[in-house]
Amino acid sequence: MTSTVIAERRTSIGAQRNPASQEAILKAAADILRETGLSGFSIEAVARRAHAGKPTIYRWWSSRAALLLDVYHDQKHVEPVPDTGTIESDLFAFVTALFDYWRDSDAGSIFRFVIAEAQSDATTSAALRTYMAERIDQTAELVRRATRRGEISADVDPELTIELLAGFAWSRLLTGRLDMEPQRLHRLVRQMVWGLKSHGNCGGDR
Amino acid sequence: MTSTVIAERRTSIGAQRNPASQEAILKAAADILRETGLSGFSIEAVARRAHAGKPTIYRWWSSRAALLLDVYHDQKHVEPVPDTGTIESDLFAFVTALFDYWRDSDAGSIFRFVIAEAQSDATTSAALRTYMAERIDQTAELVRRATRRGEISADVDPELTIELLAGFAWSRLLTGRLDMEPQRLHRLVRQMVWGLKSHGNCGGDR
DNA sequence: CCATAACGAAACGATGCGTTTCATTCAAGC
DNA sequence: GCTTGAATGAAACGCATCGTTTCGTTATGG
Repeated sequence: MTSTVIAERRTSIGAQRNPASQEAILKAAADILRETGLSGFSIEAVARRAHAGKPTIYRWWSSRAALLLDVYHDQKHVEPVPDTGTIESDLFAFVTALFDYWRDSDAGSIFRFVIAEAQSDATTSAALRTYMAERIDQTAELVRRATRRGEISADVDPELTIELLAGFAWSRLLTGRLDMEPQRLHRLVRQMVWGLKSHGNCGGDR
Repeated sequence: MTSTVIAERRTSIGAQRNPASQEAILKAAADILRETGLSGFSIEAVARRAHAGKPTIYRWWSSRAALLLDVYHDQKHVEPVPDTGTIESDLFAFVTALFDYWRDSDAGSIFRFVIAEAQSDATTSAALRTYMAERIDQTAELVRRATRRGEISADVDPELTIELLAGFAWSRLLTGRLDMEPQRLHRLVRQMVWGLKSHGNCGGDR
């Protein structure tokens, strides 16, 4: 990844968007985010690194936030909603995959920056809300399946249940504490499923 | 709030810090945060509004983040940990007070900015982690009491339980969705206490 | 009484902002 | 096949804020 071939000057390919430029800009933006964080992420810096003109960037992205969101969408992969047969292991698989994904790729830090940017920029805020609502709705299917199986109480709120676990993951991401032992995470999930109460002889086989 | 008396020029009171300047700077900073948000919060803007010199600000605060943290600590009040007798209503009181406090004062938006700033600034990040750990430890007392009462299972993790609920509150704060109906919040808490499972004849009187 | 330090104001060079100008390259349309 | 027009990278613009330095003023503490 020494990028020996970035020095050559790109040019117009006619009256249409140059995909090579778009690609180079997104790549440069992602690299800068990874290497210097949000504070080094300026249009000027991206243009320099991508060997692109600033007007080219401003022509295709309306703001720094718009570019940031594009980088984020590029990074993001949609992990399938787990379906293991029990809600307990589904929830555990979900939150474990989330932690691993954020920790082992650049997606985690980029997502942090999107959340941070959303606190100042209305466009980013709206995009984040929409994205979050979608993801929660998708993942809540896991809870709905359990309800249909009769595994859990019928009055459980699927979205809120996912939001509870996802919010916990957010706070861990935002405070740089993604390094949790799996069994501690598992205990937390089991607690969510079974409740805080002592269970005596009732219910499951724990 | 026409602020008719801010125009007079302060001056040195000798070889010591001028409390009037400190006060004016913190006040101006809080006002700017409330009125224009984090994006308008620059040292330059604070100095202008406080009729203070920039060197005066830099002498007492090392960075924008340090000033932000001071404003935050000024705003913050310590709400007592609820003690109603049952963990269910304790948790509900805790999360309701948190939502109300964030929504009805400036503390919520200031806290958002601290979290955002912590994603770029190491000092803010460390301060946020320390603060969060303290608050969680304090509030976890609520869970420990329930354990001592024998109300809940002995292997419940007190800190993690609070963190779960607090993380949910964070995500709501950061996405501007603090407007929850109390009964929905209450159902969530009840679900945490009793678990997602159907309960049949076992356990409490719900 | 005098050294010392904090104060507000003003200006510094550096940097990024968003925009404009320019010559160049090529696809689309007549 | 030639012209029109849009996209490209580079360079420069005026403007704003950055963090720092310089300056004259003020008044405490030794």
